[in-house]
Amino acid sequence: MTLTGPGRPRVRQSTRPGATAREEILDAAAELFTTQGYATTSTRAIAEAVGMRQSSLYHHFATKDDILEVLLAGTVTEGLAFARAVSAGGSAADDVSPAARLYAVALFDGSHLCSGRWNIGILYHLPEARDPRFTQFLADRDELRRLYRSLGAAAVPAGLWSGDTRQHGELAFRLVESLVSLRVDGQITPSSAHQVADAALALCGFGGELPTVCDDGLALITALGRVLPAGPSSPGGPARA
Amino acid sequence: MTLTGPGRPRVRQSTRPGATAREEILDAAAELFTTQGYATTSTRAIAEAVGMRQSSLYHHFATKDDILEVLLAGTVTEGLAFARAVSAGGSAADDVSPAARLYAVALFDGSHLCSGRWNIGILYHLPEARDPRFTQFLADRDELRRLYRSLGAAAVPAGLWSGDTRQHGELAFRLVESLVSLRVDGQITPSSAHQVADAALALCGFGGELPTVCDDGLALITALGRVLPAGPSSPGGPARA
DNA sequence: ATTATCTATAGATCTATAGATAATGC
DNA sequence: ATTATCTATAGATCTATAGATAATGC
Repeated sequence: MTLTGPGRPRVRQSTRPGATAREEILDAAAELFTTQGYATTSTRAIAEAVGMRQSSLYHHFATKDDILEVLLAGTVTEGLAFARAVSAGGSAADDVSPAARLYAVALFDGSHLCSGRWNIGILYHLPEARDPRFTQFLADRDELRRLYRSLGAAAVPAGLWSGDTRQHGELAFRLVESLVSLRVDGQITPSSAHQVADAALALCGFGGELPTVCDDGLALITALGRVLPAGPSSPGGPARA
Repeated sequence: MTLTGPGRPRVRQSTRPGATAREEILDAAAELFTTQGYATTSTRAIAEAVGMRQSSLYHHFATKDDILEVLLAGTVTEGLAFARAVSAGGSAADDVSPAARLYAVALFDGSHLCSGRWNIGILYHLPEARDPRFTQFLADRDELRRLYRSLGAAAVPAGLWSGDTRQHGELAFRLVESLVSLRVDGQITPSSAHQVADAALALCGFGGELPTVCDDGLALITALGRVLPAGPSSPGGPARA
């Protein structure tokens, strides 16, 4: 372990990967935040995981929030950069079909969520990540979602089945993100990311006997004595009119 | 507010819905757990939200975990019961196609996730929900996932595109659950559940020019100077060989 | 007697700061 | 002088329990 700067600290032994103490802390925090959650993970637990004392963390990060901020930033940036490159004009992306562009982004993004030492995509789901403090992360993820939407809209063949064409990209975005839940549940296989990318294409192309099937499904719900609940309420607000 | 039992407590005023104090507590906890998270929500905050003192909660629930347990149980049971009914033989479900059965379950389950006063589906994502304490909830959700899988396998037309047919049901399951994230992000619309159910069918039926598109997508990734990361690591374990 | 509330508090945390100490470079 | 660690601790929580009090039914 080599440290930069004029001084060298007291020796500290650690089995964590990472060239610097800062990186070891980030690795330990990634493990603990993804497996135990943010609020449940104490700074003491992080420090113990890298073999230092709780207070020593504060030499590398001013607050616990700062650690989460760095981890959150690390999750979207890579996928976003790729989606931007694919979406920008004048590159190799122009040589392939719109569907191929969507496929590439989904496969790339999904593969990153499946690989990686820890399942950091799960940090999106932590309630703490919605704090306005993490505006940068939230804005990046939102831009990625919008890129999926426009990629999806372009990929849908003209005249195919009903609905807003931008929704196909939205569904692809969420399918890819669902790999995070799959991994949490221990169900990831080597083909999971490919399955999701395939599925993103399937979403854009179904033609057949859809209306009939939908009618039958609605009839079945009724036949089993159920009633669909009323429309959606606001996201977290008081509805159920 | 009417209370059961021989005695009646000191009066307590509350604007929470719920016939009993217990139901008011559950409603307040649902709001706070889904918006702030479990660990971040103190028992004091819950008590204040229903207009009682922190310690009075413990008359209705032995521990904070017990509150979460009840809320978690309430989320899956309804969808699971419907999926079981659809999957059991000898009912009206036999009169419609397998695809219609899948559609019905997805639409029903999804509509429930979109409606409801609070976005309780988000409780699945709380790290605390994975505690072995909540075995019942975890087992129920797993059964629901398996029902989706067999419904999906039956719905796929014979001879359609590659892969394990059980994966189509798995993807449908996750698409439906993705409504939770959509709602967190404030993007739910009245048609969201229908879109997801439509998409579950589209997943099972795409035939066209898929292989070519996949090849083109892979080529694009390379053309843009990216490399797909190696296969998936274990869910949370140390990989990246 | 039973039920639901209250006040008060024990005991265990947890984050962040203050200030000492060791190891290096200049 | 600089850097990275340490010990010690302030101050603020937070969960759960003990025991008093009010309102009812028997």
